Amino acid sequence: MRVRLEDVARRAGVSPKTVSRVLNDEANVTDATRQRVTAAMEAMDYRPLSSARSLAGNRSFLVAMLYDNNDNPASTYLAEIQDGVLEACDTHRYNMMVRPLRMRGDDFVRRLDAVISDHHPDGIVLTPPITDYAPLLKRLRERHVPFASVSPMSRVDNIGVAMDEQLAARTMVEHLLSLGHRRIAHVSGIADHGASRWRLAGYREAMAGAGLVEDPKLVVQGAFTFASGVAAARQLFALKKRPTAVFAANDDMASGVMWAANERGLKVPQDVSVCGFDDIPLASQLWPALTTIRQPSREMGKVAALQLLEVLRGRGGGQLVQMPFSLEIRDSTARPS
Amino acid sequence: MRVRLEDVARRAGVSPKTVSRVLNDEANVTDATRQRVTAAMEAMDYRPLSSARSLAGNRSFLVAMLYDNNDNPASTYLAEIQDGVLEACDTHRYNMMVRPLRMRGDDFVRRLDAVISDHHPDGIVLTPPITDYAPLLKRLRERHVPFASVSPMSRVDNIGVAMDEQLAARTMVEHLLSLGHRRIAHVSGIADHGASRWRLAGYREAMAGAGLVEDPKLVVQGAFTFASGVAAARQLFALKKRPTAVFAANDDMASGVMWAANERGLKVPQDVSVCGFDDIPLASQLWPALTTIRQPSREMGKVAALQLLEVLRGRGGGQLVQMPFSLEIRDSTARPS
DNA sequence: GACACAATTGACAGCGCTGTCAATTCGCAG
DNA sequence: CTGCGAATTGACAGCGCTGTCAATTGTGTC
Repeated sequence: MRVRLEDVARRAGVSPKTVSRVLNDEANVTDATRQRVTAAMEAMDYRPLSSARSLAGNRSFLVAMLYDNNDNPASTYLAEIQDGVLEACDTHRYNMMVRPLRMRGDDFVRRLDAVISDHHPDGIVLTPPITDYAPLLKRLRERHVPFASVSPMSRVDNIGVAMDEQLAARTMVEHLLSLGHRRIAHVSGIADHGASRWRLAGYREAMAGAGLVEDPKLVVQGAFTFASGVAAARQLFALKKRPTAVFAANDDMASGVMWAANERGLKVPQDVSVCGFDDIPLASQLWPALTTIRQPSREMGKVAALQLLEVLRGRGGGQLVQMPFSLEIRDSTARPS
Repeated sequence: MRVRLEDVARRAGVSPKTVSRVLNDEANVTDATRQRVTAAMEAMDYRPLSSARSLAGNRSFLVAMLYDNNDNPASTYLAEIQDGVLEACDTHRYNMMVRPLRMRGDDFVRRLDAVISDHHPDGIVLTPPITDYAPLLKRLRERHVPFASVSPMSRVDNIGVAMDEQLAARTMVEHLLSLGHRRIAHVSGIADHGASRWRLAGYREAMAGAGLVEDPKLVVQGAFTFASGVAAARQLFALKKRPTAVFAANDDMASGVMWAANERGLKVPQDVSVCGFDDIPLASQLWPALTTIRQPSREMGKVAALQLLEVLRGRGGGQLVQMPFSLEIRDSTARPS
């Protein structure tokens, strides 16, 4: 009926244990044997039964991707990361599961425990903002569950993938400066998210670099949502000295800013330039198309997962890989008039 | 170390097999025994090891959600369905895996086979448009893998969830008619998708109902993407007798239509009304906010998965559940001027 | 060519659970 | 109170694989 490891062994003329070694890519098998076994596996279309492997070997071949569905419900950003993680897991024949983990409430560590106890993932991929919850990271380390992060705030003791968001934000603001803008506002994200901090820092760095003194009125707190972008922009546009450009910490808020501009009868980019961060699909579909920073989310998910898999497969420690970004200049930014 | 079924049995004073029966909710256990066992499980925080259960019981407790990442890359629609499926699986302690399955090429049946052989899902949730590939459904039936569909084209021999999309489309067009529109255009989706057919049929039904003869020029083929919406709208707006309203078969295309209107200097809704279908998050964020049909995607994913789980848990056949829709009238539709 | 040592291979038990089927207990008619 | 069928419970093997450790084969040295 089903082809078992034993059947492959018989065909290859070796013991089951040797087939197991080949299957798991272990050392101490001669090339000749390895090839014979591999050939037998292929000829018989052998598919190892993962439940048996898990039971006997005490590992699950499972990678869990954790995300916070509290702050970002069903975003394309996460969908893209998931896609990348899945691809990486596939290439190494690992399974992937996705787990929402609400960070609200103080029982998230308990819920993390439940996920680990119920599913026994061999490793975990963390996505923002749960890359930075100290109690959660602590628990993962206590339980010896390897993990990799996408865009973690801390660069030490972390493997996964990161992007120089501060430099990217600075580049964006320098683009505005080079167009001639001086009154540049910033709509920041949720305060304790790494993304917010870096993007704000990049904004400040660029402004300071141009010799401009920060006007506190021009930095408004948002929450990464469209609605918060609208609210922030209303506040900015009501100022006596209106900004000529607004840099929002993500594209959702930038669309909100554009919406508010429309509402107030301000033309983008003639009356006010607007730019964002992330390059979500919507960005290029807005009217006018949004100038933003392109972040290769899918690739980042893949790279983070690959670093985790390095560790799981005992190939070493894994790195925190730096990803490149690019400035996508579109139609929402122009010289001030 | 780890609490095993045997440990629970000892504590409850029964045999392991009896604990197993309770765990699997089997018949022929007295209430007294069942309660004693349940209490022991809780007291010991017993977590059954799914790999052992799978190996011994020859089932995986795994539900695979298949999607076609060819036609819809990383859409929020799928993310929402996934969320619902996950929730349903969680409540019955099933695992969920997501699998992209490109429908391009003719080897997708082979790739389906690989998924089944490699992961042994107990059941499968199908999402549009792969709810309707006959060879795929045939293979699933041959291999006796139960499946449930989200919005399948055929209502016979299918369990899962559906919505009366034709009625919804008709309702949308009737809304336009009631505003006084007569030259109403339709941008349809990919021809062989059920969604396209129903929405087009609903459009026709409403138009015929109003005694209008269809003008073939007013029905343009799109492909569910923003870009295809733009292209279709350019064609429509170039007509000598421009439509006063455009009903796009989904929101992505509707945004494209709005974009093209902008491009041509047409004001929405003053010069042309635009409406879509799906109510993606973007819809309410557009300027003006898009009139559309709200489809409860998350809930639909959940319901489809629950129907599948009914079958998997031997509770009966499962239904094809009808979901309600709602017409969301926003700012992109108005009386023709 | 013999020896020590390393590399390769295999025998066997057992991972934690469930299927099968036999043993026991229960409920009830007579 | 006995006997009989049905309901409940348990004994035991085994699912397909890997860990442990012993047996075997190969390699280099003097």
